[in-house]
Amino acid sequence: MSNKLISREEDYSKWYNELVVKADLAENSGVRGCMVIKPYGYAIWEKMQAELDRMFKETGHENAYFPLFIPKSYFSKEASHVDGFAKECAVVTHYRLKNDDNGKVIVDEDAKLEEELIVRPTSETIIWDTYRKWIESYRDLPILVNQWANVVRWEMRTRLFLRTAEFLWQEGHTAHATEQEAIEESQQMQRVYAEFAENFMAMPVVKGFKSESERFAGALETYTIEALMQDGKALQAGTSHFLGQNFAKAFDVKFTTKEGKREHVWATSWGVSTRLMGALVMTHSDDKGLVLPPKLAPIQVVIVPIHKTDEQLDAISEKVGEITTELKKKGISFKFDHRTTYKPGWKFAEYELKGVPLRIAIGPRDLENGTLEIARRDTFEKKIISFEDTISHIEDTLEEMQQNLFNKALDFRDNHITEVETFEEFKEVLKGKGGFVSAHWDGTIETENRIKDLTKATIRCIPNDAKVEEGKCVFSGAISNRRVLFAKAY
RNA sequence: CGGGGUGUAGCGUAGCCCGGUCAUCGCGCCUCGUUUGGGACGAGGAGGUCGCAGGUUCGAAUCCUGCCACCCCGACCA
Repeated sequence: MSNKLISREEDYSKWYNELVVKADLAENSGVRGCMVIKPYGYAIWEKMQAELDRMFKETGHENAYFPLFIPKSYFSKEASHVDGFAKECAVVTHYRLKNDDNGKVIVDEDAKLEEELIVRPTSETIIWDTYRKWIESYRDLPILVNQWANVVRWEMRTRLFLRTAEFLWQEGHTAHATEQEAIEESQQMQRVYAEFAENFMAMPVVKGFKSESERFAGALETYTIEALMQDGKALQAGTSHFLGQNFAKAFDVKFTTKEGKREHVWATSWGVSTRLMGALVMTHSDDKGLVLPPKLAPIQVVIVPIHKTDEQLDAISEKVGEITTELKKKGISFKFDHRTTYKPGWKFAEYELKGVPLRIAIGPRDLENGTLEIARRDTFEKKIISFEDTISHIEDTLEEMQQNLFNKALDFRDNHITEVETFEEFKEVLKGKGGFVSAHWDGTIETENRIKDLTKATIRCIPNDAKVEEGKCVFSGAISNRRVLFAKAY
């Protein structure tokens, strides 16, 4: 089969163009690494949003919206948090422009802000400043709020989808009366993310938690879902943080307990971003273009008429009308591409590039035979189906494709988790087949950093389900009681 | 911000070393005709401040200087 996996990173970038384009915002501005999300790409994001939003609500969350601008002083309240973001913030210093003597537009120096505003890199600070006003009693808890928003991180280096200067995401911020409840919340959201990734995106993930050095700025524990891309690099696909009382203390958020005592609340935050779209591309796509799992495909079925004359097209359209009426009833999204400006072969290639799961071709020959041709994007298999069986075949095949894509990705992932005992093996695996390396680690930051310097691999996570077993650190030889996953990461 | 590289039509490029009918080719775009069950073919056509500014020269895409932008590699990161 020509359905070979993509093994080099460059191969992905050409498929990105179906979904987004780089935005050249302004000459000489140094602004780069923003993206324009095209309608087709945005449709995928909307599907992701809809499903995630449903899952959030099912677990008791509500949506809200907080300001884009955050006063600079808010950032000084939580020390480790500002450390984590200080170097990548866009800062608003003025609020007005004017024309200079030559008619050029310049910043009006008289309109300097008393206190600079930060374009949010994440909203913990402004949200916690707000929560202080919302929380007085244990009766006000928990607060389970999510925000759909854009954030800006002025990265030194950007990469389409994976690290753009501006990106869309959701950030959940919850407040709880007890430590236990907050921990359970952050773990629950990790499960929600994993379920979404696996059931919806057909992308298998490892659930785990981060080592101290990879932890979110200000978190006590960072839970993560880690996916493996086809080129053998790992991608952090979503994180959920247990923040302890750090933000409550920084923003002085206290509540009165049943017993009448004043205590700081416990916090979590969690988020996934448009990076997931990159993950989608890098998990499933092949040499012919995108491959979208049916549940996320904006168009699940494309119908291409094959005809010479207008009369033939009319006859085909009539039959197609019957089919699409049924598809509508079933909630299956479709597109009947009857443009005469493109030829069938061109359309076939085009929709393969776009990753449309199923393609129906129907021509005069089919009308005579009472059949049509259905081709699936994942296996390139083509079948001749009778009109009567069409709808049920589509339903079954879409379901099967969703499962098949997941299984294929899972096989790949499982074949790319390699247990090693020595550092020689460790380096060899990273150099050769890539993927996750499962190895013992002595738990020290020094070892972690040394390994990173020598191999560029980082600890992706300590899997939730890591078995307790006696072992020796692959680098230092010190005693270790469980394996962790290393990988080169995006 | 350090180290390397590149800038020629919407996209991808040749030419640069050795200045002079060199502005090349492919894709795409437009027109007409034949085509239409896997990205059609033929004929014709449109489209370029050769990144920008200086300099050398009779003459610069080509040589020199400065600037700008972008890409790759590092530090930072979802």
